[in-house]
Amino acid sequence: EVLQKVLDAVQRTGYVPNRMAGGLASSRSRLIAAVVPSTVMSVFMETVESLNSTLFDAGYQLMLGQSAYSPEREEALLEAVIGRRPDGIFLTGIMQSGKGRTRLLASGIPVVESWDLTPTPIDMLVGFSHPNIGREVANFLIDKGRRRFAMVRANDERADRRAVAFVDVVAKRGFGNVLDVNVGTSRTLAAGREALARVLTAAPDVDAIFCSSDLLALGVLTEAKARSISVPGQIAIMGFGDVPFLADMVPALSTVRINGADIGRQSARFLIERAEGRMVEPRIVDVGFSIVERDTT
Amino acid sequence: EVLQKVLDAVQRTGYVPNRMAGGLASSRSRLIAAVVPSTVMSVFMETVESLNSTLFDAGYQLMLGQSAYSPEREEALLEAVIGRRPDGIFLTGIMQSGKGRTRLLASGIPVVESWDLTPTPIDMLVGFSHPNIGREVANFLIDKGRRRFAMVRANDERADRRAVAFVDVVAKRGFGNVLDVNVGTSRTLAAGREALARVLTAAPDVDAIFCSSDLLALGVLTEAKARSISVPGQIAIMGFGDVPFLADMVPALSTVRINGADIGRQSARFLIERAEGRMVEPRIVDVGFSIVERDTT
DNA sequence: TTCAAAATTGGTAGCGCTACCATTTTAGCT
DNA sequence: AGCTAAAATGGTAGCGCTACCAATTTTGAA
Repeated sequence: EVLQKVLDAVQRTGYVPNRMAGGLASSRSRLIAAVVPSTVMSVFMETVESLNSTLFDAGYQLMLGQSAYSPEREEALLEAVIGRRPDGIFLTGIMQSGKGRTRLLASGIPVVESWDLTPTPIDMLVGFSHPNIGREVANFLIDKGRRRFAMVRANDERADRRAVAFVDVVAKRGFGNVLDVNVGTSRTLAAGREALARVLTAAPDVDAIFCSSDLLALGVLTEAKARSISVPGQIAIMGFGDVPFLADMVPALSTVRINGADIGRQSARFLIERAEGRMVEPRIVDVGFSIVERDTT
Repeated sequence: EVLQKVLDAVQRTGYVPNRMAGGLASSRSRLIAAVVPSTVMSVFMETVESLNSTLFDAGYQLMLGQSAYSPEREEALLEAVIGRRPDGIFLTGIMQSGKGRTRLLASGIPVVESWDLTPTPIDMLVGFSHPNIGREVANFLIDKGRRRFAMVRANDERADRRAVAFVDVVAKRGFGNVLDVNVGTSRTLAAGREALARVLTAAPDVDAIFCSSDLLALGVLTEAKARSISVPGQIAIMGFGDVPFLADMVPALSTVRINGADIGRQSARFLIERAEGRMVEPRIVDVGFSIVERDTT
């Protein structure tokens, strides 16, 4: 009766409830913030995509912040994000800065850290072990008969930990030291190409290269092709992340596969549970990883 | 004096102003919504990234919505977005649906449509002409001596318009009809590989392929390599979008370059201007495009 | 039919700010 | 010193909802 009249009026005037006011009144913003270092060609986007769509289906909106691998920017971002009173915060990686941790803790907002593992997360965690990856890749390459190793990596604390574990296994199994090529902050294919040049100059006998990202690995592979170096004949190449189109290239890059979509989905569920007042147990989930052997190893 | 005491208290308690309340009171949310079809390996992310960082520097936060190329989802997204009362909405592409246009218009929220051109945008527009691209690419390939053309494209209204213009020029200049291979909704490298197989089956004499995205083009190129078809000897391949790493591959893909970062920056400026109550004139900006000739044409 | 329990309806405080008005203080001139 | 304009300070309504309480109506079982 009267309901219909109201519905009509809503239709006619195009009324859409103001969720900002609703959020203020109920102290539930139905907003979730996600912080990623970068969005372009980033391995995290699969996670963000599944996070976002799971969240959206449950009536939440995603706020996206880019830290651009800069601590100052991350600090500012955190401040801005907390000011919005989101019902949850999704972080790629673990919050290293003590200040950030304190801030987050003080805010009382549910937090999911991801893409890493620690026994002491701020709150919840969905990730995997980087040292384990370093170890498994080292063992994998050694078992394949490789003897002289190099790492090509960008400035990244997580890549560092993979590297340490990698180096450790190589040393323990008696295959000397590992050539370490740091490309700084440029995570591009071009940087990978240049890196191979540096590897070859420093140690022409290298027969296996573990890269900190698929894009770098693709660069190394490209440069190898340009120099007519046979892959995997002379050099084996291993990437990290398994970006979607890799499997269908020729040659297909061997890599470490992370189920990014799964991380996003599980994180979304965690955040939603907590936003609706339920507890989550266990709060640490290891989604694991897998070594994907294709044509370059 | 007393100011210092307040500042101390703020520091001590970790007080962060509630921008939701602020937004409600001032009816300025300092929130901007962006709608993209997809975030993974998407050509739009460069735009989103520069949009986001320009916005952030001006004190705005970005809300990201994925329409997943689905009209229903886009509808729902629009409703959710308007409910948040953002100070501006950024759309990739032009809002085709009349319902969506009406909604947006009724909401009174500043809107930037992008990545396309129309004389009748909802509000503001930062883009370029797809028909012009189709025409220029056709002329470019014909001038290069190509005679038998194919298009490989995903379901996408904008790609359709590039295609129509492309076909038109080819016909006008007397080089017969253009083979059209539609890969549906799969915008993957694998789809590109399969598409080349279909092209070759339908018309083995094709000597130039214009793809609707770089990833598809990369697939076509990959398949050509796998079949030992010389590129650009036998077939010229042209992509669209110029994703960042293309230039450094071997062979480097020829493509149509869109300055996505520029679109993001300009859109951000438009939105900020309007959010702060100023008018923008002109409201339509054509950022153009450029044909980037590399190794595959 | 009677009554308690459940469901519906009505009405309002208040979420945490900003905008704005009224008042007081200060500064700048003559 | 006297006066005006500018700046600083204080105080409060109200942004558009939700939560919650009180009052009323409906429901279902005895």
